[in-house]
Amino acid sequence: MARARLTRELIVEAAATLLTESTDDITLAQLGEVLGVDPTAFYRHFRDKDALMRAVSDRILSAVTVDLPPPASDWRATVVEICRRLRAAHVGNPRLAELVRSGPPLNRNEFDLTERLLVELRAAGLKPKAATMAYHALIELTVGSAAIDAALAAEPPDARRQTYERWRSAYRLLDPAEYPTSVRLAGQLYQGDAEQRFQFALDCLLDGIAGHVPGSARST
Amino acid sequence: MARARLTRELIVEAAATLLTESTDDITLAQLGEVLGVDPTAFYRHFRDKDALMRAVSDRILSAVTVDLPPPASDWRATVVEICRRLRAAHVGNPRLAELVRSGPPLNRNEFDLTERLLVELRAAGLKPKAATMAYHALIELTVGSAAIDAALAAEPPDARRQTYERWRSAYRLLDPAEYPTSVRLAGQLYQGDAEQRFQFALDCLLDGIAGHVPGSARST
DNA sequence: ACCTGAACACCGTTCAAGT
DNA sequence: ACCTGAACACCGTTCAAGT
Repeated sequence: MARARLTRELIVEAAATLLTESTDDITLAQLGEVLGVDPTAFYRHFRDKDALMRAVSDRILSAVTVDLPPPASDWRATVVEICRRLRAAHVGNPRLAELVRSGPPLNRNEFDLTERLLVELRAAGLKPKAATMAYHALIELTVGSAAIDAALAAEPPDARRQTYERWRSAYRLLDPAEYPTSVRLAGQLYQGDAEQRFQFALDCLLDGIAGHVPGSARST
Repeated sequence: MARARLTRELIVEAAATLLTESTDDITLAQLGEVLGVDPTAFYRHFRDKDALMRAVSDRILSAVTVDLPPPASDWRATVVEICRRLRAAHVGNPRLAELVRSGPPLNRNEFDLTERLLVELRAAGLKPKAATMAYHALIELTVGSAAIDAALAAEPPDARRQTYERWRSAYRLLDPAEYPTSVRLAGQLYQGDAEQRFQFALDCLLDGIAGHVPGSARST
């Protein structure tokens, strides 16, 4: 109805909105409807759906590196903050992780994010080789964790709690003779929310990474 | 041609083969062709495609827990071995991680895997709460890492090396004024293969987890 | 009891025709 | 220069009809 001129900008914005509103894949038909335009009009602005999705991913990653504390003030806190934001961006957009899988987006915001992580890891005292290995480790945990948790995160909180409870009872109801430890620890599985579990994992990983700083207690 | 009676077993086997042979999604038409049967015949044996995929995932996870060293002999080595196998299973079957995202498979082999990991983490000296948190951390890193690396792992080794080199030069060619650290460390990014990078991440994570054992140097 | 084949609703994408 | 609308190839799934 309120037809405006179709631009890449408008398409990306509409796609990003659709993406956050649902777990499902975006459809070009949906996109056309939202924009009040023929479903195929979009081919005048993007090569194909994949190109659109990459543009959307750039837009979503733009939130990750804004307004961070000054470089090297507290490397660990900054790394945690970046990873939290990166995870949130992916969790809020379930379909995004699929794109990252096929390779780094190699766009503006992704370069900013990489630079900043590498700066902090170097500031922590890691040597070049260890810094890049730590960078990869952080990305794999963060993006991987988001990919796993995204589907459930899209559901409302109590549906989520119900699902966790369902999974817990699946373990609780196993044969105690065959699965004694699972049965005993069933109540502890999937405790808290996925974000807290990620924080624990990230803390452990950073403890281990800190051990690679020359002169640290654990370094070889 | 060599028509045999169609069974769930035969369908799952054919699907697993197709899945390992390609990065693409399986098609019911493909499946019908391989089995020498009408594409829709499969609905006599499975509710829908999703049910088939879950059965396939069980089959693939069956390799993870076979022939492990006896419980609690060397918890860290056993955990590493389980995670390596779990990652390999997922990396070899790119479409699998998508299923795990929507929830744990809750089938035989997945229960075995969970039980074994929890047993080892308890044997390491972790308290129940810490053991389950560590379990989640290990799964998120392992499965997440596999999801990220799977697409590229499907390509032949030299294509993979070329891709890594292309990514490295993307960083190398950035503006050194804006991205000094990325440019300087570009040559170190994506070094070795994905498996080695995963091993580094897993080692760091396990270092951090070991710090949660009561009485360890790092425990609070 | 199991399989076939036509049919359906829904994808992404192409392309000639409109303005 | 940009959009429309018909068309195409391809999905998963249903269902009446065959054996």
